[in-house]
Amino acid sequence: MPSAFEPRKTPVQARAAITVEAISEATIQVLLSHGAERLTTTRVAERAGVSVGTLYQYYPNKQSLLFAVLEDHLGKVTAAVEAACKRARRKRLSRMVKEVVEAFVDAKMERTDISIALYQIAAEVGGPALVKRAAECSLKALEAMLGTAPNAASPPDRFAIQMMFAAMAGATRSVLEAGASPAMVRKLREHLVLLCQSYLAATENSVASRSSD
Amino acid sequence: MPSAFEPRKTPVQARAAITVEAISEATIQVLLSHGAERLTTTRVAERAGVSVGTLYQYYPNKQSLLFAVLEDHLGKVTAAVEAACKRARRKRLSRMVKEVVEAFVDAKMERTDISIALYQIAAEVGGPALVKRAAECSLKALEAMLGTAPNAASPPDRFAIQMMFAAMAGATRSVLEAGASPAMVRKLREHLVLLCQSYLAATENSVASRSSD
Amino acid sequence: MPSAFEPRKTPVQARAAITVEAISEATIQVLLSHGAERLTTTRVAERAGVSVGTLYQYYPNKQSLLFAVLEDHLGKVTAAVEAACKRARRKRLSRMVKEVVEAFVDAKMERTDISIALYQIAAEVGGPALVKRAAECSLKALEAMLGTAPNAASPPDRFAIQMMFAAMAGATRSVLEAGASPAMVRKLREHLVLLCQSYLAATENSVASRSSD
Amino acid sequence: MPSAFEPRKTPVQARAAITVEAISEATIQVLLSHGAERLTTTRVAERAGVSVGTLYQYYPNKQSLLFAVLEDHLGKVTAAVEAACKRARRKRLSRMVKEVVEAFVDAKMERTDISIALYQIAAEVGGPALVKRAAECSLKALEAMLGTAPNAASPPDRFAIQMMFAAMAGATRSVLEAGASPAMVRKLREHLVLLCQSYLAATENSVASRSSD
DNA sequence: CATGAATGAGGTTTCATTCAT
DNA sequence: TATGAATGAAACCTCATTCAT
Repeated sequence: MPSAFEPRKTPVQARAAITVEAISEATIQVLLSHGAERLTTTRVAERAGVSVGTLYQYYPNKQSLLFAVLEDHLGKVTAAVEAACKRARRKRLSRMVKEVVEAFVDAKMERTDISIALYQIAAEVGGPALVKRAAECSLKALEAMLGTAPNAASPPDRFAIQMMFAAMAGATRSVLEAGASPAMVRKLREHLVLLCQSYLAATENSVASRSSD
Repeated sequence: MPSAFEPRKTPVQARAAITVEAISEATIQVLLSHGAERLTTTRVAERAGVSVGTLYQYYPNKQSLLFAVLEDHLGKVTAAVEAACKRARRKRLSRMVKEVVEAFVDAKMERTDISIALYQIAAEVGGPALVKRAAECSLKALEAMLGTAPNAASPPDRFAIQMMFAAMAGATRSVLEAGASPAMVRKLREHLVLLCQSYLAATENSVASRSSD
Repeated sequence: MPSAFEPRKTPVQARAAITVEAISEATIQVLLSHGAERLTTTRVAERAGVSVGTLYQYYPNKQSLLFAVLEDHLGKVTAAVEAACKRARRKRLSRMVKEVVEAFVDAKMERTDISIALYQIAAEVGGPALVKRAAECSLKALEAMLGTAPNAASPPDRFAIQMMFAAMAGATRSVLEAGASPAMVRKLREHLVLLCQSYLAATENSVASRSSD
Repeated sequence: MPSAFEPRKTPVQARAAITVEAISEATIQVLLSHGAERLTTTRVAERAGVSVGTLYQYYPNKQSLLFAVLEDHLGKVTAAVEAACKRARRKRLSRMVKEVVEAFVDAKMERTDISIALYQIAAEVGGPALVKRAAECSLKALEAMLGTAPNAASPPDRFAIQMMFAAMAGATRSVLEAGASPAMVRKLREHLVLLCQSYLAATENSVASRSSD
């Protein structure tokens, strides 16, 4: 089922792959330098060193271009989380959390420019849906992993995992938008691990509904 | 200091005030029904029941309209947090956190439609800067409050507070974008309190840099 | 016969006269500071210290305002020329020319800002017609005066007078647009007298159609 | 030096050149039929038989279009004057004047419609500056030429040349705006030659500051 | 009478997309 | 297949003019 938002042709030739990559990269650059509002297909093509016509050979319309870039990034981050989840199965809870959090942060920080640029697309129409779908995958992987924790009285419930993931995303975004200096990224990794660990531990002990005070 | 993004005239007459309010409200509605990409000044004016010209009597351009709405919302949330911080001074740490978190969530949930609509604006050019400025205020209030905690060995450092606030924002956003049913909002309040409490407690005990495992 | 371009009400009261004067003056100022393209009735009213509504009490539309200002200026210059022509009747030709030219230059230079500002209006639709009508009057006065010259073999023909007047206007404009410093104005007066005198003398001797070379 | 008012792209293909020419010509036509006030880019494009978008591919904005047309015309006239000045070097003064004046008038009259249309643009903001720059060139050429006159006691000073040129422009304009019938143009050529010749002769003899009477 | 908020037609400019070369 | 000129709908914004207060 060919959707209106999927790339038009799978680049079988090497040259095509290079072109697509250039366009993709150019999209990020234009997003950063001009903002989503002023991103135009012509500008992207120009920056990529190709003509608009060529751009339209690979993407049927502007939306598909934006979504492709966003999906690519989300896919990479999700894959990193899933891989970490797989690797960390059956380890101790705190270890699990540490490895996944670090995998997430590292994936996000590998190309800070991309991460920052895409916040703009993520907020546009259709963006939240894509993000949600990606999050769903990470969530599923997290849930599966946490179910294998040996020392857990009972695995954290779905809502707690969502909370944790949202906190991870929120904290990472905050650091990203503040500039993401190496020092801050280091602190983020450490603090985020701590935050998630302590939160999961807390939800285990207390049924959250009995929040004293 | 009259900037290019500030409202053009302060409505002195009663009718004008109504008009401005209608435009502001219409902006939210259009944002929700059409998305930021397809929000046009004409559409906003139409929805508000006035002519475009009238809109431009109060806002010098589209950006200023969007920013005004965003700033209004951020201002309200910030004010709620600041008030809660003031009220909770000298209470126990866990109590402080609970009150502030609940104030934040309540402020965000008072008009879920506005909160959701504005995520789109917050991501556009200039939006992050506005959000950052508002966050700075909340952060300062939080810091001041936490410094008055009686049973704290030492108040949490700035970075930890930033982490906590970012987690609050991220978790709230996640729930908002998932629909924000009353049940979910209730769980959010409880879990977020727990998350923040446990995190702050954890940072107090362990110097984060010594995260074992 | 009330035309669409004439002032709406003759200011009988003193206050009204002041208002009209203020609007008239403001028009010049806006013309100079913003240009004809960006002259708006609101801006003129603002500058004049009255409301747009008031402006429309005295002028039925923007055109009438512009034309009134232009006509006022043209009228003054024309009157100055006519008066000079009357005064110089029966004097020697060179004397006639000198007095008229100086009267013209002086009238134009009395308010250089007005003269400069109005070149913009004079070029707009309808402007040339007004200018032409005013020129016609000056031309008639010049012709009448020159007919009384005692020592002239035969009075200069109509075309020569037109040429002379056009040269006067052109030279004056050139100096005006170059800044019209007092020194330049002085030189203009002298040279323009010379130019007109020598031209008329030349047309008298040679029938222009026999221009040798 | 790429300014905001320079053409966007130089047409390399033959068709593009035709398009640019059509737009340029349409500008004149609209200027004549509607006036500068009511000249709109849409109307120009329509008249040129292209879409607005095409117009904006060659001119970044309305001003640049207007200025381009004006500069083109001024350039042609200036070139004609400069060429005449070069040709007339070392001839007798009266001959010089005759040739230059006729070259100027002929250049202006080659396309009377263009000359008339552009008076409107010349008066707008920025127009006078363009005109002045062009005049400067003609003036320089005139000065250089007059310096080579064999029979001149001393070459006319700069101000006199300015006066003469301004008179030429003024007289020509006057005829142009009066309809510029062939008969009138013929008379203009003859009278203007006479006027300039007699003026220059007069400045040579009398130091203007001693204008008796 | 004076005011100035409201109007909305219309102007300028952009930009996604197509298609002849 | 790649190009980039052309398109024209649609966005933003202005401003002459009116009219309720």
